[in-house]
Amino acid sequence: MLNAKVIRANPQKVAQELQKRNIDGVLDEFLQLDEKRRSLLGRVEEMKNFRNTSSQQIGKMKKEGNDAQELMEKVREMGQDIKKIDAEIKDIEKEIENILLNLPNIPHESVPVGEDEEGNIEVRRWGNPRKFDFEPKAHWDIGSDLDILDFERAAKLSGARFTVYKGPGALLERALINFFLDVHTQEHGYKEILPPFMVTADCMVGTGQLPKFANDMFKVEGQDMFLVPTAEVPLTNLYREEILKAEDLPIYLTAYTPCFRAEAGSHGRDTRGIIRQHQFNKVELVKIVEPQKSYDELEKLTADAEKVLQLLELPYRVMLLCTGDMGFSAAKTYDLEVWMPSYGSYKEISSCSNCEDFQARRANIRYRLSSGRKLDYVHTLNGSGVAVGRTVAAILENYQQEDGSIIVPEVLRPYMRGLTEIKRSKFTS
RNA sequence: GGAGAGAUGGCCGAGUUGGUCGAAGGCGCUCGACUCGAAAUCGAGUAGACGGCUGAAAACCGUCUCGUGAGUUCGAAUCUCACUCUCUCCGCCA
Repeated sequence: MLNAKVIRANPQKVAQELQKRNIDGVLDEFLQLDEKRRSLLGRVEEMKNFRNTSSQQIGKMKKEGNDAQELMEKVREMGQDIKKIDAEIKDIEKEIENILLNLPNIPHESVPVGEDEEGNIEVRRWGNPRKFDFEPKAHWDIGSDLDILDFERAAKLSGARFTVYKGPGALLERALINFFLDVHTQEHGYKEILPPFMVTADCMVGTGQLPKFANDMFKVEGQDMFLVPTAEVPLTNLYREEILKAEDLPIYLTAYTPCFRAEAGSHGRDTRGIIRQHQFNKVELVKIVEPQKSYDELEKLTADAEKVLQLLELPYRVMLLCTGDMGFSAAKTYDLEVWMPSYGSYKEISSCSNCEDFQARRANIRYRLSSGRKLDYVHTLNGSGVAVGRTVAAILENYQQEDGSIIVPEVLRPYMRGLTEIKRSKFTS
């Protein structure tokens, strides 16, 4: 959420920034409502002031045995008017909030302006795509042939965009989860959290999924709850409505959760394989930090996510997203894209963002500055560390052999009972 | 699911015959004194949001906030109702 005072103080500047994100016009409505609110507020506060002083006076008069009937009558009448104006103000505030909650974050100055992913900038590459001396297969064919991914039966259970993992496939997924968590907790200093997989609407507002993106999520029927679309939601909202101590910052959190996404509006995209699913696993990284450090922290967080790809020896590149391709809450985002031989291109596997105080305002997460005792909003960051399903896809494709088997990346072997290779077998488990 | 207790400032915790209560006291924190320095001790200060004033801020003034929402009243932390959450006991259950 943007700071209303900032919008009021320099509306043209804010409008200019929002234009980079293809948002136009809404600010005029905001300014109008804001003006109206303040004028009504001034009026009603004056009336309340009169009521307060009068009430005290009445108390005094009664104590002294004087008749306060006339004044009481007057204040009672005024009370009716106050009630009316208060209601009017409340309506206006609701409208204002509605506008503010639907405005995206303002991009950081280092973010390139652009319409869509064409405007993204490649920052760096790591690793070299392998040269195959045979025609590499797509991961869905590899998975089906090895009988470790079962798309048909998944459809029977749950419909499209679900996958059943079997035998070594299930083991691989589980190994990756443990591997990622171990790296981030043991080497990068994150605290492991196992949060609920369902959260309230308030949490969704806090991190920016609501009110605008209700269609992207699964709502629990008859309840004010949603299935988490990412662990970013429960992790960031852990500290909702709290005042943190400066000495407690920075907070580094990591969590494994399944992620549930409706994928409305992505019909026809990535229909095959496990790239785009209604349910997928992810290990997430979240940081809660002091404002002046958040951009250093973003670089570190991105490096932490990159590390697991390096350890898996999967080639990737880092993209700086342009204004048109960034998520709603982000001020700056790096995407990690892993090399996918069957696509002949890089595919997003992680997204690392600095949301600055955008989520902190919505979720009301503040901290007390060590110098002085003023409060300020924290900055929040999040990043995939990384998407597990897409990592499986990348491993299958990058580590495939001509005979259809898969070499298990070395770092994963301890997590897979020493398994070095995945072959087709009735009996593998 | 049944019965009971509770929700107050960064934390703990007083405050229910309604009227200087935004709130005693303690802890913590900040500043100062003492000290070579620290601890201990002593003194002072210390809720937030919104709005006015201001270029901005501070100071100052006002409004609101004692779980949330509504109500009674000239006036509510204190009374009424609904809801949410926490705790204890009973039942059921992985």
